[in-house]
Amino acid sequence: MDGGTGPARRVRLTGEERRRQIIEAAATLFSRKGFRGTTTREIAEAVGVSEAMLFKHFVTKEELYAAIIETKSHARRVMDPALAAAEREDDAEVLRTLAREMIGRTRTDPTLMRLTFFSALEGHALSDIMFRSRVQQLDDFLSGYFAKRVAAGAFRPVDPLQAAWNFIGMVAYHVQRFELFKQKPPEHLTTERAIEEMVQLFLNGVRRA
Amino acid sequence: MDGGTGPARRVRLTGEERRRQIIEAAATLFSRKGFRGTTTREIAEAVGVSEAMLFKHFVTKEELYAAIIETKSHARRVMDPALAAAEREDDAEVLRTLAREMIGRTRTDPTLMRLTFFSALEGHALSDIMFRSRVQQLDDFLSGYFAKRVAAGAFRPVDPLQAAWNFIGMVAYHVQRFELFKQKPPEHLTTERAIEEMVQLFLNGVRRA
DNA sequence: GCGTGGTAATTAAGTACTCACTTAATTCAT
DNA sequence: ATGAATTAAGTGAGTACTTAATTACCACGC
Repeated sequence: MDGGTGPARRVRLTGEERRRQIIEAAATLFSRKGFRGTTTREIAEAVGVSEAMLFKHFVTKEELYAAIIETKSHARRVMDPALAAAEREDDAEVLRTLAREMIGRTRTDPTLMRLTFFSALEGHALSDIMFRSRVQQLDDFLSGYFAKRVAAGAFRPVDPLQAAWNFIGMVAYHVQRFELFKQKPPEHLTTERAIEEMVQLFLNGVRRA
Repeated sequence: MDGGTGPARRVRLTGEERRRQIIEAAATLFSRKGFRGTTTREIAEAVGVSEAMLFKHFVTKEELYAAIIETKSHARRVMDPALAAAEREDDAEVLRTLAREMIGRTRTDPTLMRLTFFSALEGHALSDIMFRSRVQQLDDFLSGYFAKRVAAGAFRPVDPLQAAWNFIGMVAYHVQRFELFKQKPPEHLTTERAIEEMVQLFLNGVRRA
């Protein structure tokens, strides 16, 4: 009988459920307007409870923020889908998969990227917990893979870490232009085309002649 | 009998001078703590005047912000030092010079970069005035140069705009890691070394075999 | 040189409002 | 009926912005 799609009738949830709800709503708001730019009132309204509920679960707004970082830093690792290709040493596929994953994730949910930038800019100590747990894993994976390929003689003797940053930089900049600065690329530059250009540029740049 | 070296005796400045002072102080503060994170009180204190002075020159805090963007978007163009090398068609030197200029500027004064990110994140309409006036000039210059090199047969037939973004992306990511996320690179990766790796990777990737 | 009047720069002390956070009481599931 | 979830109604400390009065500067006539 319940309409189903309407906003949930105000019900009483368990502490755990409500807590998760608050974290989710706050993450979205912080990512849109920043920590300082979001009021506890707005968060409460988004959840559909009173402000007092927030402070039952988190003693300060700051602690709510920390809980968000905690939660988000446990998300699935961005390089996992590329592991199979890495096993086969299929360079192009490794890079392509990685780029697709980075771009796709940010496009379907820009929350994490925006939160990361906001906290870095606002100088939150927590920003580098996030940075370390997510970005450094990717650095390690890619630079490790490149080191192997250099050792195997497949790549020129580039610095593996710098090479990793170079590739990640291309992809990251693409994402930023699109999601942060809202710059639409010209029509002929589809996402797939852009990815292919990055991968080819990188591999030509790095492979032995 | 004036001490000479002390802070200027003049208590009272002309409107024009004071206005510039306020803009400068506000730019620094906004770039450090964001628009919403900076109070008019702090700005006034930084300048050493009362809050009422700010509102004499700018009717709202928002208008002060607009004045900053106005000012900053007139700064020297980032690609000017590379024009000479572009004239000689010295590809490596064009890219090297560009990268040095981007990194050097941001390192000596991160204000502009931070302001740009903050305003993009906070969704200020003004963010894209800044973006357009500064970043798009660079896009045009680099992609124009690459188009010429492709036409001359020196480069493979890559998409010139995507190629420009790829190079800018590498450099931008370097700057961001360093200035925004405070990640120190390992010792062997000096800035010059990093730049050289980017340039070589890019040119190998893009030149005809 | 020397007062002096006009004007622009400057401020002290507000105002109305919003913020993070609190308290004490109420509702509901079991 | 107990205890956890929940809220209405605060509180004091900021916040952007205002107002009315005060001060320093300087061109001008003497």
